[in-house]
Amino acid sequence: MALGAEQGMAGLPTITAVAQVAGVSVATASRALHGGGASAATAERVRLVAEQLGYRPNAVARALQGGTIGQIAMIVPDAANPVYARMTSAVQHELAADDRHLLVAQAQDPADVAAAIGRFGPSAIDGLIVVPLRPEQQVLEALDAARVPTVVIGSLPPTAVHGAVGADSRAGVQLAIDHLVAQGAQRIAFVNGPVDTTPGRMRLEGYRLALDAAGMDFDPAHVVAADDFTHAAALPAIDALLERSARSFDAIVAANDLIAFAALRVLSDAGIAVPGDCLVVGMDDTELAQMAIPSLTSVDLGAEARGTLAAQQLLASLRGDADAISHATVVPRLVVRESSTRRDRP
Amino acid sequence: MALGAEQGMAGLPTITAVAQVAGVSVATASRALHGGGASAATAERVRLVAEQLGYRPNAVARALQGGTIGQIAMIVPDAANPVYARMTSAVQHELAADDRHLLVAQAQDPADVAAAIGRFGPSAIDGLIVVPLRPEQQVLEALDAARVPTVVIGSLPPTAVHGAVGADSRAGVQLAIDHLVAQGAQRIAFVNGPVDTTPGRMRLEGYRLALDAAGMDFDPAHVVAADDFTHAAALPAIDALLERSARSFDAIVAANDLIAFAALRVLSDAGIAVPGDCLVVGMDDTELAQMAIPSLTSVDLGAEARGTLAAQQLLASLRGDADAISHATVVPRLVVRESSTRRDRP
DNA sequence: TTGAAAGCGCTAACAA
DNA sequence: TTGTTAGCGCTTTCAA
Repeated sequence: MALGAEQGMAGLPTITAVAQVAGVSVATASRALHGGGASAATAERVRLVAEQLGYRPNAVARALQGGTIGQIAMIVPDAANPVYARMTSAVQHELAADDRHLLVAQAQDPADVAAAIGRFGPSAIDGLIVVPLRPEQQVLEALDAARVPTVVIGSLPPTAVHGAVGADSRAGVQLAIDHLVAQGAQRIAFVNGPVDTTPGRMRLEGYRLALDAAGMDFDPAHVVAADDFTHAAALPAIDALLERSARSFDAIVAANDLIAFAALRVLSDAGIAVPGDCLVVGMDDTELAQMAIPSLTSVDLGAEARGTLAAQQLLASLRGDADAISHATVVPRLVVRESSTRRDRP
Repeated sequence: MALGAEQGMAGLPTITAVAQVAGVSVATASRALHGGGASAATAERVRLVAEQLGYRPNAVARALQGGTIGQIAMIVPDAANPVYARMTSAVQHELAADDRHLLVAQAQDPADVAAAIGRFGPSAIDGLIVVPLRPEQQVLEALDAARVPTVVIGSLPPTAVHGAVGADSRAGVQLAIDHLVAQGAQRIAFVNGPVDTTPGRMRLEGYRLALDAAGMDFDPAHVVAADDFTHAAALPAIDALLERSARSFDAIVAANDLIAFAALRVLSDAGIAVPGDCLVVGMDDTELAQMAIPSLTSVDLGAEARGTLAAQQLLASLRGDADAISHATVVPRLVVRESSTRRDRP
């Protein structure tokens, strides 16, 4: 059994091996396996041999031949961050349904993001989803150079040819503030993340607009920005806020849930009760929000929806739907929980 | 300029285009780009042309030729879960340092895990990291069939030829209980996840052993298992525990942090103070643990370390280090915080 | 319906 | 140092 030996020797069985064993040409084998025009009899025989041999088509060879590899790459600032983890998970689900694989990379700084994009040579991926914290020129150029359909989760200059799925965080802050006002808040402080990021800029804008709309004055002493959108970075910022403002606020809007938790901690340590003495609203509505005590009111910016939409847009564009690429926005939704609800005190 | 037109037409510039423009053979071009033996002059010229043309080597073609594609796949139960997100992040970092890409897939049920493994045809990946909740026969078979170096995060039958990096969750529970005993706990309840999972089984075992070691009786009324390792699934389980045990415990060990948060919630709703009336210890030491109020004492089972180790083991084995594949165990570490520390009441 | 052959882009023998 | 050639595994013309 020379043939058997040949395939058993090294590596995986190739279509050539299958063809040989089945006694047909590789072309016929390919057609039989692929569904093309082959007599029912041969098709069946080839399929059987393939199964016996444990043949699996070589994805790389097929990709080289066909020009498409069935992989999408996604670049997030931090895969461990619950928000991005959820986005990633949503994207993966969507891709899996289309039988594609997801490559995940992490990069924060524009230079690193650009490098990460570049690291995927063209032909290694069919498409790209990028979540840039700071979509600077550098990043946009790398996106163009990538030469694959791309969707950005976040904002993009209106002139950009790539797809985009954004959260309307301005409206999100608005929701939070309207709610707090309705709850009777008089002076609403804002704990932001870095202002040189898109989310940071948008949320600050939303804060000013919403205050304006509510007829409240903007007081610089009531605004503080953490160096990062993290719990650790927010703690000192909130300490500073407390000191600087002489505690003259009765509500806090935090730029995300992690920062909101930092607020809960600092307030708790300072003996300020939530929601009794101060209301708190976060953003992103991570799973943590409902698990906290008090549970955290939070604005759902649709992390999951953004991931799903981005994936769908990309897939549609890959299928050749020219209109698929667009600039979409997900509508935020306020989820009210304990941290912003004044309890009755019977 | 026929050549220019040729490359500009369709698709990306190939090495053939570079070679033509530079006036050398493709072999020479390849060598010049690749570092092989080419005269400094030609090398420089070719490199220049490549740059001008924006040439990027086709990863797929290279993979087909070389047999290795520079990609590792990782299958986790749930990418959105903070523990797995951290593991994934750690793995990604390790791989990036070795200039490899990470494919992420999600699957919980053994059948789905097996299918997910199979979906990566061989040659599509160089290696595989799997985090199976239930490492049943089906999964092990799929692992064997994958025909690539594999490391399992979790436990594996000692006979398995794959690498494994496990957490010693038995010892982890031991740590928790020893600590609680030292804090004066008399009756320690245990809220587990599903017992038909590896973690569930191990943790229950650890609980019994630790009680034994501490000279405490095992009371079935003090043990309850949630249907899943989630907050939502744990809430009713803990309700049941409270009822069934008539609150006759003064400490709770939870099988993970999510379950611990559920405990905090249920206790809080029942008017039982933590740590005043009841101590609570979680497991996994997720970021949430330090953010909670009270902050949660938790056993760090080394999610990040397991990810890093698994990646390192896999990379070493890919580099041809035959001894790389082993069954390793990460030592758990107790992180004491407020939820288990009786405060002095001055 | 089938087979022979070309070619996807690249690297690596082997010659020159 | 360079060029020629073969071949990785597959799909797809083009003939038969």
